[in-house]
Amino acid sequence: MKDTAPSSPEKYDLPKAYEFAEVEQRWYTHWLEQKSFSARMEDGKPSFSIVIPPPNVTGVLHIGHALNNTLQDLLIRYHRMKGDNTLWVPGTDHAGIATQNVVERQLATEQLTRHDLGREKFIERVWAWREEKGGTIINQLKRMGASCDWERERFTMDEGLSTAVREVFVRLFKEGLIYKGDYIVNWCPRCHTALADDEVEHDPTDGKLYHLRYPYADGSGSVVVATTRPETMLGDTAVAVHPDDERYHHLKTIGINLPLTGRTIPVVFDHHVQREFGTGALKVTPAHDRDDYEIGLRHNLERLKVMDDYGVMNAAAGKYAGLDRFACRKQIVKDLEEQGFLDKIEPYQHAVGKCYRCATVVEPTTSKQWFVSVRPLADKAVAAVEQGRIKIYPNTWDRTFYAWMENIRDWCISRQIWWGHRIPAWTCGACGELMVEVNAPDVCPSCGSTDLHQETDVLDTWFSSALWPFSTLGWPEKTKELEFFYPTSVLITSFDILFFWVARMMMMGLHLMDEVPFHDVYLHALVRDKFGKKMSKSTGNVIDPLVMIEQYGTDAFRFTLTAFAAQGREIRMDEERVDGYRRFINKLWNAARFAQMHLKEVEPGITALTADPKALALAHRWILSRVNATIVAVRAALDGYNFNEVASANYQFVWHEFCDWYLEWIKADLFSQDVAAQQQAKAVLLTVLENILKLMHPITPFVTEEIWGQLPGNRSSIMVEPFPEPMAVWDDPEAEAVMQLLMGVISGLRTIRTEAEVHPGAKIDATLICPDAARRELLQTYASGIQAMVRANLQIVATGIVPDDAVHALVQDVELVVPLKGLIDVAGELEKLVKEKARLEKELVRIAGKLSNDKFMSNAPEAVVQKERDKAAEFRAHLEKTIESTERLQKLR
RNA sequence: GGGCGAAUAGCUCAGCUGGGAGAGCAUCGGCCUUACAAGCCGAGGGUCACAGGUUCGAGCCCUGUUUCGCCCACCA
Repeated sequence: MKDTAPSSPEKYDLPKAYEFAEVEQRWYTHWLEQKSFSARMEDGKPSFSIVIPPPNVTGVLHIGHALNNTLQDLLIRYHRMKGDNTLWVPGTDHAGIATQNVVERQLATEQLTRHDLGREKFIERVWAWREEKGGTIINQLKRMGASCDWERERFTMDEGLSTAVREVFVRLFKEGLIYKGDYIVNWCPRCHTALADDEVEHDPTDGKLYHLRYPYADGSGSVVVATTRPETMLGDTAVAVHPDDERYHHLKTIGINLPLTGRTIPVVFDHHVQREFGTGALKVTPAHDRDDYEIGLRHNLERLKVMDDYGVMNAAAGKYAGLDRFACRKQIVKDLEEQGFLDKIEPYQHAVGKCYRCATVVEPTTSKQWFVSVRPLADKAVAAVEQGRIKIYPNTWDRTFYAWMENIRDWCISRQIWWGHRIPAWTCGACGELMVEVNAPDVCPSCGSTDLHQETDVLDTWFSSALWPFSTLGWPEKTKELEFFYPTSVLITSFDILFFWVARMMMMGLHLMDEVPFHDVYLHALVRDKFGKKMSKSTGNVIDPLVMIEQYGTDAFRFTLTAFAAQGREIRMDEERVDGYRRFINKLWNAARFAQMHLKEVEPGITALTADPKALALAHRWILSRVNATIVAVRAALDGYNFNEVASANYQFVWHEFCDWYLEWIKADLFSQDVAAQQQAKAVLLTVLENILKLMHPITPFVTEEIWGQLPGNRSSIMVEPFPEPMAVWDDPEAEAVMQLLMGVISGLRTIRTEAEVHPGAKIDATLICPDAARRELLQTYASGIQAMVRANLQIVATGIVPDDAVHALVQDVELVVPLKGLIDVAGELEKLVKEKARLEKELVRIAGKLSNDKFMSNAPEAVVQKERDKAAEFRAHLEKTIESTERLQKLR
């Protein structure tokens, strides 16, 4: 690579390239020291609050967190600048099973299990782990620039939050909304705990369908039943058939001899059975299958558990006791085959439930568990969404939400693990009395015994996270924070936890606070790799946010995430885009560097732009009008959660209007001897740059803060600057129209130059033919501006004849004529003219059709009709010139 | 089996209440021109998946089809 010419060092205080690593570190430390993120509570101001979706304390920042927190920070910084009472509550989730697994793995390296330690010591060990490693993700969020109020960081196992959990449990229990019962649950034999329905993932799995032959008890025949899990036959307590299935009516009084067990089981008649499936007969294992459990309830069947909590066959399995369930399956199949009870085995694909934490095949089994009756709570949540008290963005999720809430089942909230909120229920050892209290009771209120035993189960982690929006604000105390910040403004999260978490927060908030937990829910997409694949460690396509930050800078990474965050689509992360936005950040940096060179010895008072904007020079009027349009667009996009538009509005304005046109245009003034013009340019330049920095600050906090500090004047942090308000006085359609003409002329002349391969250093002679006197005068006025942007000697005339050897173009009503003897690619030009002519003719036919259509004329709004007329006129003029040019060029052939 | 979403330039995607098809990247050509070669200037590139319909007018609304993706669901 060629060395670039060194720039004159005395002119620049800023390095040529933006050095993000040092800047980010320095400013984040500064913000923390200044407590810039602390919430304020001032009466009379609007409140804006967000509670962070608490990452698992075991978590390591992944790209989903990065997206999630960038969007939250964007809104938080925006509202903070707007002057709202702004609070962003950070924190982590104790993540029961996940954390317990992590610590158990650690113990395993010491050849220990949690049982070796005992419950108390184990929990101490988890806390110790949390002290040591639990801050990882929090520190990573800080690298992202997150402006959370860190002094309010919470943990779901905090004392305060634990109190809230117990309080809620007791209230719901006393209202009859929490109950304990022996029901079928999803059991993870590895995690050794019950799981909620939505903690089970169903993978399509290639398995086998075993057809088992069960003989009738009277020896008169047999029935074939099909199962994917033959080992459960040991727990069969019936065979079920459809009540209308005449094939089996005679079995009503006979019964079935269950192979391998010597037991005789009844035949029951149940509508659940599909007559068409297999033989229409279904083996019923009420203790190990959810459907069979229901059938068992209806027919009062015995529930025979044949496995223990580890998935090992128990005493009820007879000679199979002690075998693992999968080993048992093999043995059973072998034995059935030997004894002639195996009819056939077919390959079969079916959904197998697996633990979402450890992917172990879940065993449905009956067990004593605690449940929440969710129906009444769910109804409130549905009503809140239906009534618009909670708005979901994008609203395509409404229907899915309703469907899920319709079918919701009671929520199993007890878990047989150690790490978590222990259920606040005690049983009296003497009389069996059940006590559910916030604080541990001393004596049994029924018999006075002190032999009380607390429930060993802990609560589902989602139980405590369901309370997060109010528990973090101090509930059940009546705090100032609750008063100011509840309901929170918006919840930003990924759609995959809409039901795990969002719905449950709605239920709990509405029930306990009698108020929605948040007004809006913004569900962002899942981040995938650039091929649309889910990122996973095993695939090796994971993009690590910290690597992005180190390579491209936090601002560039944040800008990328923002630009990708369009509503309602998966996000395909492409590293090249990050690099692209790094260039954009650098572009901004250099624009600021250029500005700073002119502003460093700026006169006092120059920062205040008090003059009538319409009295300014054209380019200034134009850029201020564009600034205003950008302010309006950015604010609308932020208010509507159209994050990608926040990014693109800034990108387009900064690069393609401010840098490409404005900075180039005002260079003449900045280097001019005309002090008034120079001062005006400096003042407007500063104003525009300030607005850009403020508009971009929510997305790119570091670079904007760094540049802000370099601008003239005594400046505190940009974080506390007011966010730009729309400036109606800057709106200037007239200036925009004139600039559009001038930019068109400049681009047109540049195109002519390039296509004729005129050397960049050479000047061309150009004649601008403009019949309209007023517009001619405009062109005359800004001729020097045009000439500064394109090397050309301009002549502006009312009429003229285009010489044969000239290149010709039309910009609005201005003809550009450039004589270029011998430089014209005649064939190429003609080809383009043919294409252009065809296009114009096609358009004209289309418009003529419309304008001669009575229905169009009577139905279309006047503005649309007028627009069509204007277009027709413009196209006709273009077509005329195109034909002229064609004829002229043909002479040159 | 239900539900949802997607299909627009070579790639990744915008396109909001229907009114002359856009961006970034990539490609091609030219340039170190006093912020930036991490840059500047210019160019090419589209049957908006397909088939119907509504409308004066459809990328956008309706119906159907195809192909992909996701979620939910008890068919053993």
